[in-house]
Amino acid sequence: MIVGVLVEITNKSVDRIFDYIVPKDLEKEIAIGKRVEVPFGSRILVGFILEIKQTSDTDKLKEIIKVLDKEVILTEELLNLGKYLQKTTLASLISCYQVMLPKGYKASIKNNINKKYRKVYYLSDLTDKKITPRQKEVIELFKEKDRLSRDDLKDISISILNTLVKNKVLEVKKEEVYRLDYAKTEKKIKELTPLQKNAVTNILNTEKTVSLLYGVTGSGKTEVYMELIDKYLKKGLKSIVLVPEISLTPQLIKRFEERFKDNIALLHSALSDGEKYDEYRRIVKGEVDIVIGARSAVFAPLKNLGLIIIDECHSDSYKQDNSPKYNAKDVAIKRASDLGAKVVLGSATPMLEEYARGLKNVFNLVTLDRRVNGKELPKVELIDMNKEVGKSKGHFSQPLIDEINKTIERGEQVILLLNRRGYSSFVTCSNCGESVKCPNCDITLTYHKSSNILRCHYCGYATKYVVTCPNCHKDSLKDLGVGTEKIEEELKMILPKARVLRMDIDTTSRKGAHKKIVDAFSKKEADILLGTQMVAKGLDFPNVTLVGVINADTSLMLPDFRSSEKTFDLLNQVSGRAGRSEKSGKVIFQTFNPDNYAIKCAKENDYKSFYKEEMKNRKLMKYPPYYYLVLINVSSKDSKLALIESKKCEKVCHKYLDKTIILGSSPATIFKKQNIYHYQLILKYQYQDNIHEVLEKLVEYYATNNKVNLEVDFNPIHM
DNA sequence: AGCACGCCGACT
DNA sequence: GTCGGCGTGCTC
Repeated sequence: MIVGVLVEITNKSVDRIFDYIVPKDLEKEIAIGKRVEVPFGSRILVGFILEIKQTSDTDKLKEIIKVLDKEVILTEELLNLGKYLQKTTLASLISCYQVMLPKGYKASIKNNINKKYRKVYYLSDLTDKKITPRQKEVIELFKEKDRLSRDDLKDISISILNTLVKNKVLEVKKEEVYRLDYAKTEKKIKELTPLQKNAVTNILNTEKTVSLLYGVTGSGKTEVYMELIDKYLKKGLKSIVLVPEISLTPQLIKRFEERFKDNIALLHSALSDGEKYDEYRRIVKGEVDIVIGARSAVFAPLKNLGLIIIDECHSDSYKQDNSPKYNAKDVAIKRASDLGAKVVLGSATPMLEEYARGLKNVFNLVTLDRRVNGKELPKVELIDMNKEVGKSKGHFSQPLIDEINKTIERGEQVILLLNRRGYSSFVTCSNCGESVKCPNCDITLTYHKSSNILRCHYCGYATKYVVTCPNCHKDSLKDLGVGTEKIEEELKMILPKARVLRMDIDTTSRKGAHKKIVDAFSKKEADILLGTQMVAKGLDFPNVTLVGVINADTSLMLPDFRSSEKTFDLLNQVSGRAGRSEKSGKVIFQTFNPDNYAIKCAKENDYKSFYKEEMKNRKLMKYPPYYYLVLINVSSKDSKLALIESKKCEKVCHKYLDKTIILGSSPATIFKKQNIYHYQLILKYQYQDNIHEVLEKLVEYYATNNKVNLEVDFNPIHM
């Protein structure tokens, strides 16, 4: 007996089947989809059995060492989904299988099942050691940070690191992970409104695979989801609920647990590998009927899957931004149509692509246009900041300050949003106009006041903040951009008595910190919750009656064709945080662009007008949903080589893709990232049947090139 | 990916 | 001459 094995190594050059002989005594354990340990070169690896056969084209076969699993890991459905992923993303097949599984189930030789390890390098001993220039480069990196993971050092050859470890200049340690558990609560079922009941019936009765549940904020989509899940449960069918990572809050989980108790498996990043492994085991064993999780939960191997719900379906978190660059929505639709199951996409601000399909009747469009509590959506007031120049205190206009004061006096609470997507706090020279950039990534460094350092948000590079400009050498570097810390400081000056909680990456990075802040604010331990994007989503505080947006328009400035959509979504989402209970809410947007349609439509809560206006632009500019996009990224340590190869790809595309618009070659948005130069091509097309074929050839061509890397991203979300 | 092999510059 | 760094090719 011979088995075809796909080994754990994520590298295009070995991403194919290797044949092995099965020793007689192991034959009865063999099954497709199980993991085996095999000799590979001079190493021992784990791989998946993908084929069982009697003959092989290769003559010098080695034997498998052992079969690792009692049960099949990759079920037939997952095997097929993996192939689908490979075909649609052009990623390596092994990465497509690995991405579907929790760590404990992945093919990996160092799988201690419930323990996660990663290599971290520490600088150990430099005394009387000979150091080569290459090694010096590595040691330099330890000046800013005393611990660096293999990931931080991924452009350093492993040979150099191994030598340094061997010579005891560096020390390697394995890093551990944490654990977490969650509470069980009482069963609660809310009565649905007629509108919600209608939506449920409509979705249950549709012939279409996909329903788009377009429901304004506060319209009670979650109740609709739960009712649908219940209805499917009664038919003996199981459900997956996908939620953006950011809104997998204790609040949401609690609501599901109140209704379905422990019939739920949770899969999200806050769980330790051990816990994820345990949750996954419960799914595999058929102990739960419902899975709630982020993107990768779409692969949960539930038997009798009947329903996949994708909440906040406009969220870009459903797209994975490293290989395989898949979108969980596509996977959900693929899985559902293979199984005859249903998909529900829910959002108050669907992506244009989604709503357009709803209108064209490709999706079953279901609308919830009223809030459950019958209240009108909160009134939004625009403050034209151009007119406030000289009158405002810091970043706060007088009307906003007054409104905050009134709200706090009534004993109610305020959410303040600092819109800083891409515009983090940065430092600019008032003399030459240059800002301080990362030497590796060519992006602006972010200023962290508490530690007085400048940090690169891509690679982690950090440097002390000094007033001398590295460009013109004048002492004119000033802190210009706005960060939450700065706003918090201003708030303390303007409203010294207000109790402020700050929620951003800095204050929520520690485990449980996010929950702590949410709980404290729920218990009214603060008057104001100040934060970035993360205060806009999924939170439900009945006592919040005022939402203020400090700078509504910053996200409009992003170099992204979706910046208007992103801005509209954000403003709409954050408005929905106000007046969620009996008390009515008020919303204030401060803006320098009061006439911009994204901001105007957000003020009026008018998704449909925004949709119409934005669709005109998309049509004019040949963007989705009128055109499909593909982003091709060509990168190399050698910038000239990257350009040459990018030009080559451009030629190939021009030659074979006759109905496609080709933009570039141009430097990527971030040209230099971790010392690697990136060029990009953007393809726009409506009908181009051979595009996968042609791009697959390109990917294959570069698979063995270790100087140049080529990546293809279908339907990219960031460009 | 990461190991073995082998080329070539640095140093006793 | 020898040692060791680092580029190259191969893995059933």
